[in-house]
Amino acid sequence: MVQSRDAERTRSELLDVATEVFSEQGYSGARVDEIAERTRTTKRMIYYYFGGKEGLFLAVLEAAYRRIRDLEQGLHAGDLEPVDAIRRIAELTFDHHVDHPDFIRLVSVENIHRGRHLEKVESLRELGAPAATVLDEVLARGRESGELRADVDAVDVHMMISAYCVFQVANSATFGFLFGRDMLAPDVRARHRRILGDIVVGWLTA
Amino acid sequence: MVQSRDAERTRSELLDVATEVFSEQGYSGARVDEIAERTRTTKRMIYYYFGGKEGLFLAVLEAAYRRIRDLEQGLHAGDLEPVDAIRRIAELTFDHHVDHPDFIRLVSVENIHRGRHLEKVESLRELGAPAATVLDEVLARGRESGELRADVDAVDVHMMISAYCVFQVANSATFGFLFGRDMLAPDVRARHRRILGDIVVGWLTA
DNA sequence: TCGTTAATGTACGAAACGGTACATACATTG
DNA sequence: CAATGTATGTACCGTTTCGTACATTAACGA
Repeated sequence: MVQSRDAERTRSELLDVATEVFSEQGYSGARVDEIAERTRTTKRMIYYYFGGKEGLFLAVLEAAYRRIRDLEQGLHAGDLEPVDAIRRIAELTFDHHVDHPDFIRLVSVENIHRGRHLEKVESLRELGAPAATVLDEVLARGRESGELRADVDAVDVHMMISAYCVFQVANSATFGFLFGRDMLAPDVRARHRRILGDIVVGWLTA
Repeated sequence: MVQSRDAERTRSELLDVATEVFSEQGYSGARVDEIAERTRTTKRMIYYYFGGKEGLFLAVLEAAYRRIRDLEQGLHAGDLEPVDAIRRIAELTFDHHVDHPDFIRLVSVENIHRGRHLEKVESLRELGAPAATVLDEVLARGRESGELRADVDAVDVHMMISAYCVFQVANSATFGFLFGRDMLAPDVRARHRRILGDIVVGWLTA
């Protein structure tokens, strides 16, 4: 082996490749040997750093959620009018989802297993907060000014936006197959992005 | 063995159990031996009737999609005013999804594998049509009367409704975990059902 | 009734797969 | 520079898992 040692690089390379493989093949479908082969290190290191296949998956989940949390926190819409802010949040969320398909697919995998792994990662307990608080503030302003309806809360809105965005990525294969619509095509994406904005604004200003 | 032979019963029992197991464990996670053990027959029969694990999964997919297609066809909203019809369709779709979680989970599994299996089932080529045509008719009527906006098509609307409904089932574990909302609780379900109607109507009448 | 075929059960094999024992090389610190 | 712990590589083991060879039983028509 020519290159020198670098624990951090080994660790993160395993994490990156594992993210790919798990999101492509599911938890059971992913092969420890395949993950190892796709890196510049060996299977031995998976057990050294993560304890085993499940430990690796937990680490992958944690890293992925942490990445999305950081991005959500950078989402500032405080200086926009409520209606514009809502559309902005929806569109940014949309972009974020379609740009990180691996994460979405990973969440799908975890849901198949009914969130069994997620529960084991203590550090992910209150990770939902950021996305909700931003929306909460905008909704409160809109409610006061009378521009936005008052009978929905931040979680309702976030769920609707998430549902639409997640669907784009997570169900593109079957939906595309059944309705002959390629959801990854740029023009289709742009159209869906605009539609999402219309939906959320139309709903909340009704 | 006391009971007499019954090919059809054996076949359909395998199919039912396989539907459960595949939707609970994913394709790779599902064990042929477990599926067999949960039935009154043996593993041998899986190979006799379906050729193998993949053949069984294909049969499960086909049966599940066929079931949903039949239910969609029974969805008649021709005698309602466009706006009411839209809300009706949304609510019925919602009920249908939450009542058939196995199917939704199966679709998730298939999407993880990028629709690789679905493509092999010739008989599922044009299965999307029914859902779209019903919506198409309602949208056309609403467009003429000026009650519904004209810049969206049936697939757009169907996708939005599907996204929201699928999310309820497919992502209840992770979303529930992150936001402490039990999406399976009856009162929450009723609330989300109403919200979906509000969203679609608000959007299309904007 | 008897033979033929569809249906089913049993036992086993081969490969895949997760995991580990053991050896070793690098780096850091005293 | 010695020494000690961190990091890495190789070879292997035990089990699981899909699949199959072979035997057998029920049904049904000639």
